Amino acid sequence: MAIASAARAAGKQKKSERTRQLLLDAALRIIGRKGYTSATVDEIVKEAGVSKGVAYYHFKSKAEMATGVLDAGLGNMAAEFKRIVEEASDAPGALMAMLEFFAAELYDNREFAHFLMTELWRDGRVWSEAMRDRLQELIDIITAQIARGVEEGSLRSTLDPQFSAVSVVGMVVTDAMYYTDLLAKQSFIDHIRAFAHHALS
Amino acid sequence: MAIASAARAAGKQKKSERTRQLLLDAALRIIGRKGYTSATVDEIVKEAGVSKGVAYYHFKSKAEMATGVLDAGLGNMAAEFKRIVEEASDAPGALMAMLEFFAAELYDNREFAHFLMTELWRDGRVWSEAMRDRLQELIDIITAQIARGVEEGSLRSTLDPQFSAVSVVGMVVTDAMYYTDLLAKQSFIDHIRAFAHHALS
Amino acid sequence: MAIASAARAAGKQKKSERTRQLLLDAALRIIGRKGYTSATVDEIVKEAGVSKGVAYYHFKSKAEMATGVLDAGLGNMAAEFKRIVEEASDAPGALMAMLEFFAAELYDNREFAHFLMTELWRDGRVWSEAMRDRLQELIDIITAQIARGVEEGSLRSTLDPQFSAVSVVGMVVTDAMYYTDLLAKQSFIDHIRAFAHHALS
Amino acid sequence: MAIASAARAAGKQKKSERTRQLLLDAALRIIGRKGYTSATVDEIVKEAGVSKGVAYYHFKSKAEMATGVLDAGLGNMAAEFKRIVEEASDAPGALMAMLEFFAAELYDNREFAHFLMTELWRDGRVWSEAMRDRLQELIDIITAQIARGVEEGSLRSTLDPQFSAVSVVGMVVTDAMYYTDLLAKQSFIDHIRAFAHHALS
DNA sequence: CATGAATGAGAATTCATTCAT
DNA sequence: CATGAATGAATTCTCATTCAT
Repeated sequence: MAIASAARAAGKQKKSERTRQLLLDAALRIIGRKGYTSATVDEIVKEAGVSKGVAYYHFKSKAEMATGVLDAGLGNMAAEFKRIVEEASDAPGALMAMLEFFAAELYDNREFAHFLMTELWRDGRVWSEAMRDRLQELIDIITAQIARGVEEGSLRSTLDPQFSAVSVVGMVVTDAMYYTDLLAKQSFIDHIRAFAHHALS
Repeated sequence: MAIASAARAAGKQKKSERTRQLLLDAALRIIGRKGYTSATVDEIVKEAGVSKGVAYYHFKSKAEMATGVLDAGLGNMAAEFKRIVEEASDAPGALMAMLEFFAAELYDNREFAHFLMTELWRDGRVWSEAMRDRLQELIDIITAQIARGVEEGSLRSTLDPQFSAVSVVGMVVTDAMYYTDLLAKQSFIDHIRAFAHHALS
Repeated sequence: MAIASAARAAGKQKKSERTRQLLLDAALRIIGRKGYTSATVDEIVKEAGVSKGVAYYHFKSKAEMATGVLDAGLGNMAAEFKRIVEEASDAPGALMAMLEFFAAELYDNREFAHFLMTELWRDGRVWSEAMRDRLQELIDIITAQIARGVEEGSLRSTLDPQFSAVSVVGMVVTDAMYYTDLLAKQSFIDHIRAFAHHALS
Repeated sequence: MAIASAARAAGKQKKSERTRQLLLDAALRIIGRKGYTSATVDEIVKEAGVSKGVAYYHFKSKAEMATGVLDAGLGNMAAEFKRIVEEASDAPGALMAMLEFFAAELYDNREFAHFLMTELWRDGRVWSEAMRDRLQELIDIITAQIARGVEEGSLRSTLDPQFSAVSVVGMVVTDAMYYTDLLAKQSFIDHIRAFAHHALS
């Protein structure tokens, strides 16, 4: 359920899969900390505790490692968003649940927030197209719930659903990077909830 | 002769200063477009139309060029923020004027917004400390106005001034990067105003 | 299989070590010929017949290559000096044997003598501290034998052991650089012996 | 009389000549400290307190500055050596006087000693040929006096005049670099005299 | 004579990727 | 599957020299 969780179950997987996870986790940490271009494959394999040869056995290139990280992270989030939407009784409930989950995830994975912020909007990256689609998927899910809330009358009618969705995402990512060291997790989530509540209702 | 030589000196000064500015402008464009690490000094000097040597005559390193760009940009913004606060009659007026200015600036300088997003929070950069202070200055100014509005009763009392300031900044920067190509400038600003109005009031 | 893989590892080890040695040898020749600063890494790797990349795989920097050269050279000499001292029956015998060895070494490795002369006393070099210690070790060994000779009465009592040691070393290095092309090896050594004999006895 | 003395009389010279001297003095210090290749023209002109333009007005190139320094220094020494030989009554007297002067000069101008040691024997320098001739002149003068002493019977007959001259020069230069910080000037000179006396008599 | 900005060739270093073992 | 040495293109930075003012 969490971004880096797969590795925890690695004991049961074959060694190959485990190595792959070690590399993805290491890539998340290193790239999240230093940015894609500044991160070196040497650092990543050292952090993962494997040789460079295996890294290139599992991934065709450094870019593919990065893609793998974002893909896994955003994929998990999209899945959870969908689950939340299905289970929620109304739009505001779905929105708040998604926000809470999103905020909690980014709080726990500051490096992933970093990664998102610093690399996703960048041109000239092999993965940017595909990854933007991944993020767009998240935004679309949020947008749909806002639109639904507006239609239902549970959210204020003047809201532009997509603009609001992007704004809320930007807000959460920024706050996560700013407040991870300054607020406790629950307090952080409460702040997010309160602010979003007023912005949307 | 004093006058003539002063004029000569001024002319030189101006030419030298102009070169420096050409480099800063070029650095903003290239780094904003590709990120600090991917941008090369070769590209920057080519964009500026000067030789590589002058770049290192005016700036000690590539990092110093980048620092110069962020410093100038954030410095300008802080100055304008202060001017706005002085001239505004009340807190909500100051906030909306600052937001409008901030949104307009980022809309016009998507590259700067990009640069801000991608490089500011990164570890291991020589400038991150100084630049974070610069950004903090902006946030502090906004925070102060929100606090004032809360005290005056013109903004809702449950707002956490600093958290709200950070959220609003994050929202504007993110929206600017997302919507520069999708919305006209005035429409973009209107969206920002509307969203912020509800979030804060 | 353990044996086979150990052999494989040894083979690799040897190949890697051989590359390192090729680089040290090439660095000695090039730096000895042109001086540290004028020598380029390009020249060194070309002389060694390897790529520039490996040079930086084996050595962190050009300075470290140079350190490696001096370290190995002075280390060998110190080892031989110690061996000579152990085997010699008296101080004059030890001194003459060391001198002969030292002269022969420098005669054969004019480039090393050059390197020693031109780089060792220079400020602002990363290695100068460590390398001065290395040279000091040689001087200390010679000093100790002169002191012993003075005590035993086999060398003249007015000698200042350390000053004499430094003088003799300076003399041999200078002569080596001057006479390598002008005198045959044995004749060179004989000259050194004769001069030192009179200076010390 | 001293190597860097010309500048002291600069007040009476025209400004142009004074500037030239400032540059030579600065070049001696900087190159003596860091070596020819590591020393930069920027450092030299900064040390001299003049602009880069004037430096290239007075000297065609960096190499010419260095040549100027060595030329002046060795020229002064050769002149003094000749004066000493003329005034001395016998060979040993001339030799001791020259040695004393040489030792005193190098003690006072450690940077010049450095310069001599690190740059003179180096290949690939524009000035090395001419400068070697300059140094050779000094060695020749010493050699001639040793030869005279051997003929006269005031020095031991087994001495090889030139080899002895080179050895003594190497000894003094090395000792100067080693002992400038460790011995007082007079003590340093006494040690040199004593050692040379025994080596030659 | 003086200044200091500008030039550009070249030097050190990095790093994604390959490949022999 | 695994290792880690090797490659070489790309990148940052330096610096002697020139030249407009």
